[in-house]
Order: sequence, then structure tokens, then C-alpha cells
Amino acid sequence: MPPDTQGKEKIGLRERKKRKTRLTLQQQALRLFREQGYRETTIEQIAEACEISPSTFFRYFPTKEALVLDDEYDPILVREFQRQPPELTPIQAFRAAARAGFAGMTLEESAALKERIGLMISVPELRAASLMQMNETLLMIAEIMAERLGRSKDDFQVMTFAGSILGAMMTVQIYCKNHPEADFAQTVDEALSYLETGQPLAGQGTTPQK
Amino acid sequence: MPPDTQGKEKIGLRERKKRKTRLTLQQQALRLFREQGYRETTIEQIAEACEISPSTFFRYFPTKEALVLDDEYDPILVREFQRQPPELTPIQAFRAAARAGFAGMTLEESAALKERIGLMISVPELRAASLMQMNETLLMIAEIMAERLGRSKDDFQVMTFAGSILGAMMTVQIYCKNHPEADFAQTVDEALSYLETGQPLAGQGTTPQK
DNA sequence: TATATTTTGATAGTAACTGTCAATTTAAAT
DNA sequence: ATTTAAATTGACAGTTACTATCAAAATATA
Repeated sequence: MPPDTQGKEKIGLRERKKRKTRLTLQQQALRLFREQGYRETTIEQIAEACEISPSTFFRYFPTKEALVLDDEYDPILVREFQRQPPELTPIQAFRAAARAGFAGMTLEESAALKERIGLMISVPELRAASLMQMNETLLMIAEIMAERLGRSKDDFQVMTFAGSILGAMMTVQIYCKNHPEADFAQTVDEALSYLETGQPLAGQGTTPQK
Repeated sequence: MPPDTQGKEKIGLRERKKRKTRLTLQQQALRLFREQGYRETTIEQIAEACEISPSTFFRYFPTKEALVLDDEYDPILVREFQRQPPELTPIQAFRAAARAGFAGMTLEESAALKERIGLMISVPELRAASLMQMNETLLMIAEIMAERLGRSKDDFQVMTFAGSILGAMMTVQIYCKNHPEADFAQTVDEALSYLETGQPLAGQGTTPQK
């Protein structure tokens, strides 16, 4: 693995403590959610488990949902996408970026992600919030894609395209909810490969499409 | 217009009053939202404007969002979808259903819808809630579609199809937010027509796709 | 060590809900 | 018309996520 070229932002005690608190907060929250459910767990309990005051909680996370939703994967995805060679079609590039993103994860990370996704899918308010987050991701993706294609980021087709990718991602969430044995990364890849074909959704011998 | 074949459910004073209260609630709420904003309007104010108690409010609407989101259009969309001839591809059928739904509206209805959509787009919590609603509608549609195609409602491709429509609808929301002059119905239609083509997203002479 | 800057916790408040229960209103039965 | 049953309502008392404020404590800087 190449050394971090970004280099040495010296991190003081303050910053270190903050990161630690943040991490602990998420971990304890996840544990409590697992043990007693999302709704049943109050922010007060989470704060107590982390030995901070409830008011401090909101200095780390703006909402209860953010505890589950916040991660670094969105920027990673964007970076990987930008890194793809321009010969690839937009979907191919996105698919490759998704693959690269998953490939870069450790086992623990992907296990943690899986649990969080499980929550997002099953708790309505989390699903709503994650839809909103996807909405923003969509805008980013559309922007990059527009850039790549030499189109305006306001281009309606570019946006619709980005939207269909997101829709596919949502589908993956639902599918994985119903099939807990399914591998998330692989399901994402399948969905994208399906999008790549232009979605020829034919019946079972009822209505041949070609 | 053919007479209502559903016939005569005799509607007593009780039922009549309830409908009236419900309608007034929505109308007054919309007015207040228009005048002072969604967030700035409390349920207490809405209740007062309708001369009911705040506790009664929640017997009519489960949430504040429902005041804006609740309408009859979802079932209409589903019904129209079921009515489409089986020769159409799924997307064609959905598009036709959406068109039929919009076409069946009076001018007042579509004006009212427009205002509500404006709210949904600009108020984050309403947007989140409307995405959730859309999501459920699409699950229903996916189910119908699976039936129609002789596939399982769990079929991954059917789900991906539904997801891509949802993504497209998200895009429409965003687009209409940025282009207030755009006609919602028409934008929906355009997005669907684009989906219909299989989304050939080519660059500007940079990367020919075919 | 002294001083400036962040971070924190305590406190008080708001608003969207939830639950309960008695009072009122409507419907149905006599 | 009167009684009885059932549905609807309002008052009240929570709970919880979240906001705002301010002084105390912790950390960085000189």
C-alpha cells in the first residue's frame, strides 16, 4: 500500500479526543440499537453509555439518524469514479468504482456496513433519511458524470441517468433485506450490470421484447 | 360520465362531518403554510384555525406531513397501471398510467397539486416523506408488474425496474425544484420517455457510445 | 505560567407526537 | 320521543428529539 501522500496533518489531543468520542458514540449506539431497537433507544441512553452529556451529543451528530448514516463511503465512491478511464461508459465506470470501493474494505468494515444497512432498511425513519442522503449523492454523481461527458450538470438526461442508478441502489437495499444471505457488494454489481443492459424487462414467454 | 356503479353507500351525518373536518384541515394547513411557512406553522395553530383541539388533529392525520402528502393519486396511478394493455413494456405502461392520471385531473386539482408538490420539493421533511410514499407505491407496482409478466414479485430485475423509476422520480423532483417554470406532469413524462429508450447516455463527441 | 480558544455540561424551552379518560355527540333501538 | 349503545371529542399529562444560552472546564498558544 502506498504511503499517504496527503501527508502529515498534525493531530493534537483535541482532535484525537473528538474522533474517539465520535467513534465511541457510533459504536455504543449501534450496540444499543442491536440490543433494544432503534426507537427504543434514547439519545440520553447513548450519551450516558459514552459518558458525555446529552447536549454534547448534538455537537457530534445533528440527528439520531446520522449515527447510522454517517460514513466515509460517499466520498470514496466519488473518488473512485473520477479515477475510472474515460473509455468506459458511465455505468461501466460507476460499476467499476463501486467494485473498487468495496474491494478496499476490510472484513470488519464490510460487516459493520452490513449491519448499518440492515438498520437503514428496517427502520422507516432511517430509510427516509438514507433516501435523502442518496438524493445528495445523486447530485454529486450527476455532476461528475456531466463533467466527464462534457455536458451541463443540469442536463436532464444526465440527472435521470444518475437517478436510475440510485433507484437501483435502493432496490439493492430492499432485495438484501428480503435475502439476508445475499452479498451486498455482489448484489450491487448485479443491479448495475442489469442497468448496463438497458433493462430489457421481458415476460416469461408472454411478451418477447426484441 | 358514467354513473357511479359502486352505488349508494348511505353517508350519515357522522361521516359527512368527518370528511368536512378533514378537508378543512388540509385547506387551512395549506393556507398557513403558504402564509408563514411549513416549519413555522404549528399543529396547534392549524387545529385552532379549524376550531378543533390539537388532540383531535391526530385522529385525522397521523403526522404533520400527511397534511400535504395525503391524496387519492396513488391508488389512481395503480389502477391506471393495471388498466394498460399487456403489449406495452413495463415502462410504457407506467408512463401511460402517469399520463392518464394527470389527464384525469381538473384545472383546480392540478393547481392544488402543483402547490403541494412545490412544498414537497422545498421542505426537506416533506421530500423525505414523499420519497417513502413513492417507494411504497412502486413496491405495489412492482408486484402488479411481476404478476403481469408471470414473474415472482421478488424477481430482482422487476425490482430494479421499479427502483429505476423511483430514481427517475427523484430526479424529476430535483429538476422541478431548480426549474420552477417546468411543468411537473411533462417533466415526469420526459423522464419516463428517457428511461424507455434504455438511457443511451453519450458524451458530446467525446466518447461515442454505439 | 498566563492567556486565548474550544469544548463541554447544565438548564430551560419548543413542538411533534402518544396515551388515557371522562364528557359530548351521533346513531340505533324501543 | 326516550333510552341505550357507540363513536367522537377535548383536556390533560407524558415522552423524546432537538435548539439556544451561558458559565465552567479543558486544551492550545505565547
